[in-house]
Amino acid sequence: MAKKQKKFKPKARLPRGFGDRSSADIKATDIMLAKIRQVYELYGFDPVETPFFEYSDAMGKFLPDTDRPNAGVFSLQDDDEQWMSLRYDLTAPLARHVAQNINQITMPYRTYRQGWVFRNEKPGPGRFRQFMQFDADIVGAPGVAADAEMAMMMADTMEALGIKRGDYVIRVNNRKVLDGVLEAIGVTEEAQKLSVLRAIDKFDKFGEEGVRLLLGKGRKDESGDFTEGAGLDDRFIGLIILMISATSVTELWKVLNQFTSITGGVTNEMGTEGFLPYDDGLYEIIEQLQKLFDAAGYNSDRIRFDPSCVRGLEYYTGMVYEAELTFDVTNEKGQKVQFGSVGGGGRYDGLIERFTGQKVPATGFSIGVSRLMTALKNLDKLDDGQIPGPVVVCVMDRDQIGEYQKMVAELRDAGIRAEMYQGNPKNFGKQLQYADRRNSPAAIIQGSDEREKGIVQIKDLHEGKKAAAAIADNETWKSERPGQFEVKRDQLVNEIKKLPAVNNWLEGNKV
RNA sequence: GCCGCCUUAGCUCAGUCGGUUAGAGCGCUAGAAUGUGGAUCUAGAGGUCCCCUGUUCGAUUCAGGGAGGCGGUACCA
Repeated sequence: MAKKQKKFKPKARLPRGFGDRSSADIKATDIMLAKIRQVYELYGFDPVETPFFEYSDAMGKFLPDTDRPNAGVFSLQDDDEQWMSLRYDLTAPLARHVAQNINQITMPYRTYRQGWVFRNEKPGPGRFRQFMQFDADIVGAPGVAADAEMAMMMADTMEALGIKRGDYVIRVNNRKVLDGVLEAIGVTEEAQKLSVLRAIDKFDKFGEEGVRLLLGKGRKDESGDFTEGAGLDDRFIGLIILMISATSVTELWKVLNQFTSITGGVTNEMGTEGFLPYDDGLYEIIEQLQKLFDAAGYNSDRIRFDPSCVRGLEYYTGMVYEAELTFDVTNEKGQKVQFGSVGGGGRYDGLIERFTGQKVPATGFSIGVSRLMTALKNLDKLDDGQIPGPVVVCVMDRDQIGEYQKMVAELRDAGIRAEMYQGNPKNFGKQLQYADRRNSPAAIIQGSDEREKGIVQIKDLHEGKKAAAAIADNETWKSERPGQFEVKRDQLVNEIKKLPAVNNWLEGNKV
């Protein structure tokens, strides 16, 4: 211990995929969340909150094994050796919550929640390992009317966030159609079904050729990486391509007829031959969903039927929907970026059944708040809620700080952000510089001259900056004192309230 | 996981065909100007040239390995 040990100095750094949030980020998020919440509330939804951790077995079929306890999720073992995980979405915890409280919950249960979720994966553009989602779900409503509500609410949310009609689109589809088609062509194995889903999901990314390869033998990308295909028959591949290329329900219906003529239908559980497993799904779209959208005035410029919208997840059982931005997103380096969807969801009638054993239908969607924020930020469409800094009361005479603090208290009582300068007051210029850098609307000056006359100087920093734009030399700048005026001491608060920056801010804060 | 590009001051980036004191702009600090924020001028601080190993008399520079960032691709229960 004689010699000084070299002190360990940790490097100031963050784990990959995690980030600090600046005050501008936080304010922007708050504004976004408030707008989303307003839409959800309007639709009759109420909030609920669940914790960050869940037992791992409650979160899906993924169970941490001892070899790879953290693949995809962040997991750890509690002191009783049970595995728990940070939630990777908000749907699985909701299913758990509903199952656990099923007797207390009034169905149909309209619920929303927002919060951080965590994924132990490689981060991508606008993708982090901790990010925020904002979900809404209707539990206990089996009909497509509930799905229609979700799609319409997504559209309204996009517009509430300032994304213009035409700059986004909600794509909807019914998984029953695709599931039926797969059944008809004999794809029953789960793994193969998943490959087909994933292949179709990439239709807008890789186009027809790419999907054709993925449905068949496999696809090699530009980097030489090979993706195993679904191994479908050529004639079925052609039909599936036709199906997902359909731009209207009528077209889809025609393609499905071709399937029927080739396969002749299947035999169902009742033993009926020539059963068409995709008919039910088609009926839901034509006879129910489309009518609801039409009646409510949600045309194809907002909600569009799209057979290539399948979503990669296997737990969806009916309608699926996805919100997509239709403009190009470029990052801060000016590179165009593959942005993908900013939200999506669908009907998951089997998730709660995992816990209860009884069928509980549910439908819901999730908005990727963090992703959406990145997109809006890159577009410069983000309202970062910039508010003026505090009014700074300058310290001219140290023995008067009681009086300065009193001014601060009066301003605060009037609801105006204010503070007395807390740095070294020796250099007066520093105080104004501080106020300027804080984007303060005003500085308040009372030295002995002003005190004797019973006045204070108000320096309107925002207006002063504008007024002085033309002043080039420092002498004039100093003698003209742009934006500065005297008021009676007892008029301080009133006069500050009149400043445009302060007034605007106070108005904006009214509820 | 796989492929490509990148990493030099707080930030954005030059540069060194392998050589002595590694630069610029912006920012920051101080002063010109001790009661006036900006602009201007002057001065100053600030560096493990991402890390490790190797080649070499000598490595920020070359080679191998690693980490981190960005982009693509896969995975996303």
